[in-house]
Amino acid sequence: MTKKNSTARDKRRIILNAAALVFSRKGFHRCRISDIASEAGVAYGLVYHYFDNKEEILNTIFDENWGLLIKVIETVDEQPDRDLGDKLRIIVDFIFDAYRLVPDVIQVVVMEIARSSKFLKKPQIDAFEKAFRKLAQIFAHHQRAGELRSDLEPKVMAYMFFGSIELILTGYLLGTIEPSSDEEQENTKKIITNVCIHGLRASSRPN
Amino acid sequence: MTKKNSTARDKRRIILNAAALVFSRKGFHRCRISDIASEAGVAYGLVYHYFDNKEEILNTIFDENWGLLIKVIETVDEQPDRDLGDKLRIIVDFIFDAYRLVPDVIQVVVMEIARSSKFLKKPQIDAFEKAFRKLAQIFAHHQRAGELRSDLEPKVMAYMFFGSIELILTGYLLGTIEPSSDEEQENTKKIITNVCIHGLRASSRPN
Amino acid sequence: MTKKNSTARDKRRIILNAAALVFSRKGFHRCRISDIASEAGVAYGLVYHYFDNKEEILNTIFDENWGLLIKVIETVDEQPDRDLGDKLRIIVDFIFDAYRLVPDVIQVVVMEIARSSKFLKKPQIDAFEKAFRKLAQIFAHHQRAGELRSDLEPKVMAYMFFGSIELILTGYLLGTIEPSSDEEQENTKKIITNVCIHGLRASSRPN
Amino acid sequence: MTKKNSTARDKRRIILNAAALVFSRKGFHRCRISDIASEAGVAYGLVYHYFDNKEEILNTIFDENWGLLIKVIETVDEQPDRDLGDKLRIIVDFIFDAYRLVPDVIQVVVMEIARSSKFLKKPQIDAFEKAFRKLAQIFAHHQRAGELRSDLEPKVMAYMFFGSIELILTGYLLGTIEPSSDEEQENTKKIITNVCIHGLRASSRPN
DNA sequence: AATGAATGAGAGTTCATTCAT
DNA sequence: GATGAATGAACTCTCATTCAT
Repeated sequence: MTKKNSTARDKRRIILNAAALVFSRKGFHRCRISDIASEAGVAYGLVYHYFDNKEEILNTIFDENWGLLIKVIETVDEQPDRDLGDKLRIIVDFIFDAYRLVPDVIQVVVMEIARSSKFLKKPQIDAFEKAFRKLAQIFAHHQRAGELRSDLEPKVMAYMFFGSIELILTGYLLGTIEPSSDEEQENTKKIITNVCIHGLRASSRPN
Repeated sequence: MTKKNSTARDKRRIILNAAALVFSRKGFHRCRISDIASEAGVAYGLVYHYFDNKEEILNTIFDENWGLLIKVIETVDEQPDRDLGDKLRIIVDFIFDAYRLVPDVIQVVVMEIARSSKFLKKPQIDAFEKAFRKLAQIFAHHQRAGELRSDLEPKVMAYMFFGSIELILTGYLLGTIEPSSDEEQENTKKIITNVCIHGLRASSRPN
Repeated sequence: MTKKNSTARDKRRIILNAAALVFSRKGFHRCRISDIASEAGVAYGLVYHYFDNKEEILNTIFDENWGLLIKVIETVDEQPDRDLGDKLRIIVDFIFDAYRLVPDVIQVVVMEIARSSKFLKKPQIDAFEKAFRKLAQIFAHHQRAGELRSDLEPKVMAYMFFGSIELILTGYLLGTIEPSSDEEQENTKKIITNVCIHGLRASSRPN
Repeated sequence: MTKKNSTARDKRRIILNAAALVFSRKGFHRCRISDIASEAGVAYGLVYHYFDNKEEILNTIFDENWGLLIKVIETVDEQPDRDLGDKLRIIVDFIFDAYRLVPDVIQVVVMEIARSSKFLKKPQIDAFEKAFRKLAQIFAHHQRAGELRSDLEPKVMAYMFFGSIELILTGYLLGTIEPSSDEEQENTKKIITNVCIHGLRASSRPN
């Protein structure tokens, strides 16, 4: 009976995974329900058994994954005494690891949704916003502590930080930045965080 | 230069402007040729007189405007002795000014094209790439001069720099960052450049 | 007659009643098997356990109820010596009482089936016809007896008689004729019969 | 130029006629847009060029033709001094003539719309009602004049009158009443009117 | 150049029906 | 008997694109 139950859930999951894959390959608008179905190896109609329509699939992918990001940011935000560098590293780590694990999902979330965020439905817009609000809270905390420059709104900092990461991922996705080796990438994550805090200039600074 | 000729050019321009507007309002995929035509105040057959198809319109918008960006970057790149901060400021200025002048065009270029760069046609991909290559050249130059950290590829620097700007624009477009006053914005441009070079941390540093 | 058997019959009945209800509410074509199932409170696979397909449900409703009408008409027809007014009254009574009892069933029979009688399957067409044939027989009998005008075919009389009743019911169903009180309705039944025989004109005539 | 204009109108007309035909043949729900298109000899999409959707086509057919009926009833109603028999004859004539001319249109109006009036959109419900209201006005007038029985609401009279006619037409449509010769039919129209006023019984009465 | 009627492939969605459990 | 997941044909509606005028 657990089997039964899990089968139903599995099918939903399978469809969701297939959707992320084909969305990432062809883009949301360019791909048909039948693409998802055949990628998932299920009948056309079953997709509609589990989802109301194409957009709901996209939203589900977004909700699930963006939700994880929000959770990470929240967790970090709840540890006020931690070092800023550590905090950002945790977030960068999460995003890069997710990218390494499920690049297609990340692509869909980043390219298809963030991109058309203007056209999202209310719940998704709110979720989208929430991540940035929470991220800004972290920056605000360290700004008040005098660690961060005071001439820039925390929210703008959040956008810059996330924008940097996002476009690097885009570079990876497009293949215009060749994916470095695992150790190198590990290093890159450290550097990115460092760049955000200390800038691009050469200088003596802590690692 | 006859009246007629200029009318033809005008019509093309009108259609292009209308397209940028409706693309920015509804998104490329969600808008129909007839939306463009009626926004331009012409019969929709005429759109096909000037453009082969819908995508060509989008590409034209991209080519024209991304071309300007490339030109600015190239110009900057051709002045090796200039201060890095100045160089970046020129680029940031160009982008922000363009946004203030024609936000819809910038939105289309950034959201509809740059973000879905994976699905572009070859010439557009090349143009897209070129901007980053040129930008990377600038960073490489100053890296060789010892002004920039040596632990990060210039190309990644370019992506981070551009990503920061792009997501701030996205914030403006979404209305999640309220557009500051003109003088404030003037200031913001200065700060962004400074952040890229010196980082987010509080410290004594030149402006 | 075991418990189980009766349960089975009950389920069938429940589904049939539910079907009549949803057919009457949304119309046959506009309602789905799942509407019937959920109205009946059963899984929709079960509907297929008792009926071959959607149309069979409709046909069953028709057969059951139209069959009753035929039986009433036949019974009346088998009492040749009875007064014509009495005969028609019995038929009118039956129809109006049925409507009061199960308006949804009557609506389905009248609106969904009579209406699309052209597209019925053979057995239903035959049944449909049979009622009119029998009704015509009654009129023919009294026409031969000199009680009814000889310038109109009995069958046409049957159609006029039944059409009058049907459209009054339609008026009730649509709410454009407000449902009178029970005694009033009792009276209406008498009047309708009388109108059919004696016409709409004012005149001295038996009740 | 008149030619051009008329072509567009013609196409719309052609589609409308084709629709009436296929609706009458297969029933509204059973027929596809492509049936209409191929019957009309036009491309699929052109149907949508002239009509928003399938239902609008049906509504247009109804509006046009039911509108004519309303006009006839109104005209009759505006001649209070005319004989009741004459008035009803005019209406009956109109309906029967329409049936002879365009039986498919009449079938669609009567079977697909009048009968499913419960599911109509507001404007159509109103139009449907209007005919009966006007018809009832005529009966009310003659009832007040003492010519019609006072024990029946004029509106119910209207429903009976129209119901009689409608079911005769249905009989014709179904082929269960064979269509009489033209002269016979001419006679039938007279008789129907007479039956409504004087009833089915045999008696000395004016023609 | 300009118009907008005409075309038809394509895609989303529905839902009757089947079937494994 | 009972369930509801699974199937896929069918159909509506959209809209880029063509073309006659």
